[in-house]
Amino acid sequence: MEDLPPRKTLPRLDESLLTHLPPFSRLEKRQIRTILDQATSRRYLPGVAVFEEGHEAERFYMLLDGYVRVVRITPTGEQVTALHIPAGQLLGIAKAIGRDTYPATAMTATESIVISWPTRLWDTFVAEYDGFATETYKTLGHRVGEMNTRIVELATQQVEQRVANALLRLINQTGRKVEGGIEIDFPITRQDLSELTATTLHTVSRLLSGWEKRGLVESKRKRIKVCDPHALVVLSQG
Amino acid sequence: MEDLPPRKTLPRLDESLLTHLPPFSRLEKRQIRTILDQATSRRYLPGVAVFEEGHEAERFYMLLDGYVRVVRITPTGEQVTALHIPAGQLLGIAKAIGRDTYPATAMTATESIVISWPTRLWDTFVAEYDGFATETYKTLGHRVGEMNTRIVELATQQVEQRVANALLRLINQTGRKVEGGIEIDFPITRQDLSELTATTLHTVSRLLSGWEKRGLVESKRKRIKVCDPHALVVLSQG
DNA sequence: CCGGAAGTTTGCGCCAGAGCAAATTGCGAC
DNA sequence: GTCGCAATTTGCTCTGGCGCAAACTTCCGG
Repeated sequence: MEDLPPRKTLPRLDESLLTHLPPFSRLEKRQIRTILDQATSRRYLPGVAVFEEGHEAERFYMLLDGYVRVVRITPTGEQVTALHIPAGQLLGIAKAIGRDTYPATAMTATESIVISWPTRLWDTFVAEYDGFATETYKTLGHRVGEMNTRIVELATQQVEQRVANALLRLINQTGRKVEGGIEIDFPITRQDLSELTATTLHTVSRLLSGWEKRGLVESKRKRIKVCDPHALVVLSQG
Repeated sequence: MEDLPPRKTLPRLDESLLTHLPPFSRLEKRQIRTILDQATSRRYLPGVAVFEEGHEAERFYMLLDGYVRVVRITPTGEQVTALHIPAGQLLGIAKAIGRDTYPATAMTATESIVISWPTRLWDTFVAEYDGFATETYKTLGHRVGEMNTRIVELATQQVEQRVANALLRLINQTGRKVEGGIEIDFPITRQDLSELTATTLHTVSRLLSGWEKRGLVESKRKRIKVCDPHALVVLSQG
């Protein structure tokens, strides 16, 4: 059998893709056209690295569709997910923070569509497009806030609370209403969830089983549906 | 008895204070003079909040001397130290990342000298002083890196490794050579160290006792001297 | 339809480290 | 000095959750 066609097809690079996204929202059609003309567009399968920790930051990216997680790999080979990035955000903006290598690895969590520009254009964008820098730094600020939260969570919460929190965040960001609850609309393994919450896949599995018995969630292989978000909120508070 | 005079006196606001600091290093004397004329200078005792999480970000700050930790307080009242800031860095730069409240509390760890400006001057600085923004964002980038590291540490390391790491970082940043080792040159309690490493003061105390028996450190009340940094490095790796 | 791989569940033992409690030490105030 | 508080030490208990191992399930390719 020949290769399945990708479910997501590369969109024609159209101004409307960017006009509603923060970094470009203040720009005129013509300016956006120029920006797009300089971009490269690419589709990634899930679980693929867009760029890797330590590599030369040659390009910066914008996630048009899909979901990316920012991971770090420890000396002993464990992966830790530091951050999740939803569609519509810039990533790999090492240049914006004065670095010339990427500080972490960006890995697609779903099939994703990403456009990118060579790093040398960064300064051009900042100089020529009013509001570009400001908006970018807002995103950055948001991420700093998230990282702060994550530190506090890791430092003070129990595993059960962290996993509940992670699930809640996931359904907020990528939840899709289905009958009987909200489902995370991309495949996610117990392993993934354990890397998000700094625990083991065994513990995650046990927790989910327990919750399933209580009717809070339903899960199949790589699929999780939250039936009772409110109960999870309670759990997440301890 | 009358109050002891502060050990640190407020310096006359002098151009030389700023010329070597990154955000201002590219500026001319005259420009720095203007910047200083608009600043307010203040001395803080240890353990005092410079600004607090959630408050309106009315001012932004630069730490001229001393040491500040950025803490978050959980709903249950525990403190978690997210970051340490050494002298010479900007802090409270909520405005730079598009926020109008401070995302965390800044608490002096030592007696400190801080100058500050009203937030409305931020845009002026960025617009008028070339390199100011760039340099600021480098600092920010550095902090993001640190936070990343902290997340990974919390997620993967054991308490002993984390405490060893924290000590090493402290002596790197604020260590003072004394005979027989390097001493952290400000008072630090077991409690402080436990908030830095997300553990309890009891565990920190036990660890330090153990290390002291092995000759790696010496400690008195609120004082810690590291005698064998290399051994700590080994411990910190697991 | 079958075989293997990937993902998941579950049982069991163990231990790092938290929680609690009490004793001890050092320091500052008067 | 000596009183009192803050910081530290130390013992004991208890448990969350990790490590290991084995069985089971679902999916996919051929």
